[in-house]
Amino acid sequence: MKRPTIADIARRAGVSKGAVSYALNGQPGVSEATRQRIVAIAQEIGFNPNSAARALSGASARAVGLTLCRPARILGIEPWFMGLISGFEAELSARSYALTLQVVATPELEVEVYRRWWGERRIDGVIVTDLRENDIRIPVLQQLQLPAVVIGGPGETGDIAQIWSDDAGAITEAVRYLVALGHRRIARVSGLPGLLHTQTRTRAFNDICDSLGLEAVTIPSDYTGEEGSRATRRLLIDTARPTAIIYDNDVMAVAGLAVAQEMGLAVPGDLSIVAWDDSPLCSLVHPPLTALTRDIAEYGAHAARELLASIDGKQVTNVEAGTAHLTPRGSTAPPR
Amino acid sequence: MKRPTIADIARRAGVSKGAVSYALNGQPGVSEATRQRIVAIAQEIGFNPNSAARALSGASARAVGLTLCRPARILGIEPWFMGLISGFEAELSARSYALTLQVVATPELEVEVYRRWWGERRIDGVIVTDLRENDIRIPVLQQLQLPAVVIGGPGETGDIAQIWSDDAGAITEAVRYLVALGHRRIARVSGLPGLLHTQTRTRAFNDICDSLGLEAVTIPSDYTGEEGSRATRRLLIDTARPTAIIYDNDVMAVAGLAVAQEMGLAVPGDLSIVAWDDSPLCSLVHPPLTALTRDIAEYGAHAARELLASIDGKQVTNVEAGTAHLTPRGSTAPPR
DNA sequence: AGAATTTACTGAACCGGGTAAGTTGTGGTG
DNA sequence: CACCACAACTTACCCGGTTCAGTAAATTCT
Repeated sequence: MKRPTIADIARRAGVSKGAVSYALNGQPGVSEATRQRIVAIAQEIGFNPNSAARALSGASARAVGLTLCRPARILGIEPWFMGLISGFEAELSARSYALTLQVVATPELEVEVYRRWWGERRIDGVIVTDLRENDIRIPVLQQLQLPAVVIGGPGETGDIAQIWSDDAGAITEAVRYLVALGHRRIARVSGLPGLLHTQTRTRAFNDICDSLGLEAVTIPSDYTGEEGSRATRRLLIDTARPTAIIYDNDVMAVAGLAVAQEMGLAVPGDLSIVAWDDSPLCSLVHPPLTALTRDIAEYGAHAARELLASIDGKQVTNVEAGTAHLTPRGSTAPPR
Repeated sequence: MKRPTIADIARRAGVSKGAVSYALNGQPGVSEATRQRIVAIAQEIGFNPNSAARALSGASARAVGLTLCRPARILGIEPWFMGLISGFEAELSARSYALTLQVVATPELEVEVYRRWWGERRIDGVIVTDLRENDIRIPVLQQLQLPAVVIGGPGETGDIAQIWSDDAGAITEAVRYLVALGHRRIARVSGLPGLLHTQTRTRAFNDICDSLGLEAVTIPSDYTGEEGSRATRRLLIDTARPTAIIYDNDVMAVAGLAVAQEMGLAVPGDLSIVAWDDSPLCSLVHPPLTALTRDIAEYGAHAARELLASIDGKQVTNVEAGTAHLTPRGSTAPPR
């Protein structure tokens, strides 16, 4: 089936292509009567402007890109990413921007994808997640002058805007809460050590523990359930085992809960558990997990809004998008 | 920064635009020496063909579309979709096709998005999930002659290929297994009743129960943890409460497990639980859940392959992509 | 009434690739 | 040597919108 073009509309309306273009885009240059006639014809024959032709004439691609550089199997279980994506979608679809997604294996490939997408004019901007120390993507984005927003930070991103939340404040709150309950041996199972926000959290965790005179034990992990289980086992077989563990994501926290129960420890009696980033998963398990809650979808929506503003040429500055707050549930209690 | 075009390459190589186009696309019409010179220049200045211009000249958009018509909050926790998406990506990125994603609220909007994407020549084909009875998307796809592959079925899709797995066989296996363990009162918490595969499963569940002389109780739900909990509670307060429950997804199964434990029932002693679609979630909880396992990512990859074949103009037929098989874990045992 | 301005258009160039058709230059053949 | 075949290009137009310069008619101003 041949897809109709503005030339078809022009022929049927007895006007020129240019007039049709003006009419359909709400530009001045056509009378109201003609505009309505043209719009009616467009409706009738089911016209949709060819985005390729439009993009070719200098207009935008009306799409933003997102690359994810994590093993696919993590994506399947990490509520974080789908939460973010939902948030992006909410904002993007409202302005009929599409989200173009690509899972890649390494940061180098990520850079490749950025270059290609931008060169091909497939996207108008990108959302960058999982900021690393000396992230190789930042200089490339600056060189390409590709509109971008970084989720996470604060870090070195030059003039690229960042959306971040106060991770240091959140973890401090969690530690204070556990200490108030009477815990003295608090451990932490962290996410990928290469990521900047992991480092921020680790630093803040060390700081608060130091200032309270506690020993700060952090076992680095990778957000997977398997690694979360392993780290938990390592912590719990220790003679001086912790009475509370803070996990950097919900998946590891749930895995840790299972390990504790397997080993015959009562949660929260023998071990308290705090998960970073709340998700339905945390309230589904038994006991439900105390978590550091933030509105991930809103976080994503915020990032999308900033990116769209940046694409529109507005100057965008770093924004803090709400601190995570503690949601106490059944997995935390004073130690026995 | 100005992005380079073939005209820039042509100027630097001292040839015409046409020659550059032939050279870069491996077409005959240029000498090997010239071709290499042109390719070298393209490399050097970081040339990427503008996808819009390419698409305008009749080439493909090198992108496929996926719309998801489910509440955003479900996407966040359903491992199924991210598993599928990982599978798509694996196949698509290998052929440098992009995946364009849009979350929509209703099937009507979904149809709108198909029309728009296809009209705008933004995509070359779509992957359709969550097939319904008399699905309104099917006639539209046929009318538009938009290449498509349906995940799920078998159902009425005319000449649009389907990728499906033998749900009836899988649920029969699960029921047989539970009966072999000694269960006589087996209930089921299903997914959205409007979806075709829910109906297939319900029919098969009724059939096998009938043939074994068991009463078939199915409570319809919507894949969310909340509804899963509610359905489980309804089943467990019954005087003739079931000794085993089969859930249509992992999220509801985990929620059900939590409800049982809350009510003081031992799993698997007082209640056995089977989840449909395995995921790391199932092995994370305690006890780990017996599940109907299938390789979701491979399922998605399969669908992507078929769609790409269909875009290439090949005739694609319905394919069965492996039956789910039972993975017994700690949540099933003979009833006490 | 005549000049100046505004309105409502038309026509053509343009975006950046793809490609059919035409133009060279070279070598081989009868 | 004339003729042909073929490689190696160039030229020119296409795709489907956007946009700018131009133009004729209608309206406003003086």
